Amino acid sequence: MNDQNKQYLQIRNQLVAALAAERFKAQSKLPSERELSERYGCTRVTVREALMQMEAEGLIYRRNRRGWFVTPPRLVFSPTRKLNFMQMVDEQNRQGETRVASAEVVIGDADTCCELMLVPGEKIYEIIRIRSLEGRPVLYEFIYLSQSRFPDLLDQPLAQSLTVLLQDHYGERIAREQIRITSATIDPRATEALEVLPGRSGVCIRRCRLNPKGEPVERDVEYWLSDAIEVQVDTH
Amino acid sequence: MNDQNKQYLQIRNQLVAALAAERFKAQSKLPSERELSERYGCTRVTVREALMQMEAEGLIYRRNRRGWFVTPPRLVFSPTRKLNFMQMVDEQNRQGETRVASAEVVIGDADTCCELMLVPGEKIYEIIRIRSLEGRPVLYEFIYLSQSRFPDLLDQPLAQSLTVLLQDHYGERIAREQIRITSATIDPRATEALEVLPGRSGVCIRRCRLNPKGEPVERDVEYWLSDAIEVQVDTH
DNA sequence: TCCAACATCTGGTCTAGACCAGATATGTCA
DNA sequence: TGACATATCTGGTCTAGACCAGATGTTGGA
Repeated sequence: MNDQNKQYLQIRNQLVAALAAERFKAQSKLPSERELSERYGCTRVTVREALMQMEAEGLIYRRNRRGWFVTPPRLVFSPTRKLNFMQMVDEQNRQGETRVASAEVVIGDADTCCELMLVPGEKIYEIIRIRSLEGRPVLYEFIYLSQSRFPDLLDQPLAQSLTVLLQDHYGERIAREQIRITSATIDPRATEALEVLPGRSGVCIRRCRLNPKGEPVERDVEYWLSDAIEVQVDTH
Repeated sequence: MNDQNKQYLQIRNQLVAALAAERFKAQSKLPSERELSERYGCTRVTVREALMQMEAEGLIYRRNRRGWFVTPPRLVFSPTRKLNFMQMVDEQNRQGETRVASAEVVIGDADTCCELMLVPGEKIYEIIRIRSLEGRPVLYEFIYLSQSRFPDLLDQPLAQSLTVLLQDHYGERIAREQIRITSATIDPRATEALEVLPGRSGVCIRRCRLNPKGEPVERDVEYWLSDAIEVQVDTH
């Protein structure tokens, strides 16, 4: 079967053409699946194939039970540059927003304590933040720090740059990071805030941030919508 | 609807349990969709939902029209370390293989010439390699280099490390790299070799490799199966 | 033994419906 | 005006089939 004989690819092509013709703008809503299936004279199954194809291409995204929307440009995320989220966002002329979903003291799990070189079961901060671009939530991050090392951290303004806070308030500087990037399913705790169904895949970035002495200071586990980000790294 | 009431998640859970019970090993084939639908008393559509869920989790993968298979562990890929592919593979006790799919002189496209700082339309080498782990093709890479800078390159052994070749034969050393990582659909030229359907998403890594003077030497565009790789970067 | 023809098995695509649950808009009443 | 109940709209899940095309295995014949 020639690619061009696949109905869902024909529908995809027509929708792409419509998008290119700027009849739709970033974040605008596509017609409903039922409406598209009528328009193209096929079943919803086939329309959904076309939409999921475009989703895989990063052209559109879905908000759970709300509809399909046009994907905005990716944010270029450069962990090697000493820029915080808001600086990156500004530099790329985007509108960013950070919301602290929760901030509390928890018992560290084995992984986190190991990464932070703490004794298993030690108390640590867990800060959960949600970051949005032009109103679209794109990042759900878990931040872990030692409680004893950073007393009263939860009284600080946590929606701002943690790097700056650690430096200015605690005199702790981040010198380098170990970063691991994988494609993975989005953490179940993050799906609702990111408006995706449980089980959908995204980009997982785990960071262990070290001070100049090489001691681990902070552990980050970030779940990004996969169409929202391009990671850029300069090595030397 | 509670998650546990979703039939496809129940099927997923049973299959995961079966995998965990080691009734299946890495790269082994799952029963066919029709057989599973009989076993679980549902339609193929529902079985496919369960399988696609597990695919998103990186537990299984499909080979186009051949069936579903258990995913082997990810390869940890560390672009910052000065290790070539085979060294990484050995270090992780994997069996790697490199095949040169094509190597020829082409007219450089705008992007590539720009990245390599060549005049648009200049002749460049395009080397296409396929890399496999335990027989499973996981990486399709396009390599671009200036023809004039590296005469007779195509007469060299191209399945081996290019870094070593450039250094030993041409005295050109790679000092640093600019790396961009995104989730993207796999290039149509790569889908057949990677045994995936056109339009499926994977991990795209684009690298621009520079010599100590900061001059671009080599451009890589790599398409990885998304379940096959974890990128690890150390910054300072 | 080797290769070509053929049959079978696989996932890929598609129809034509149905019902569900969450999101949203609407309308009513205090 | 503001809060709440309700109707409607959305995508999410599922049935019960069908046919297609590529991958693979089998079978004969040279």
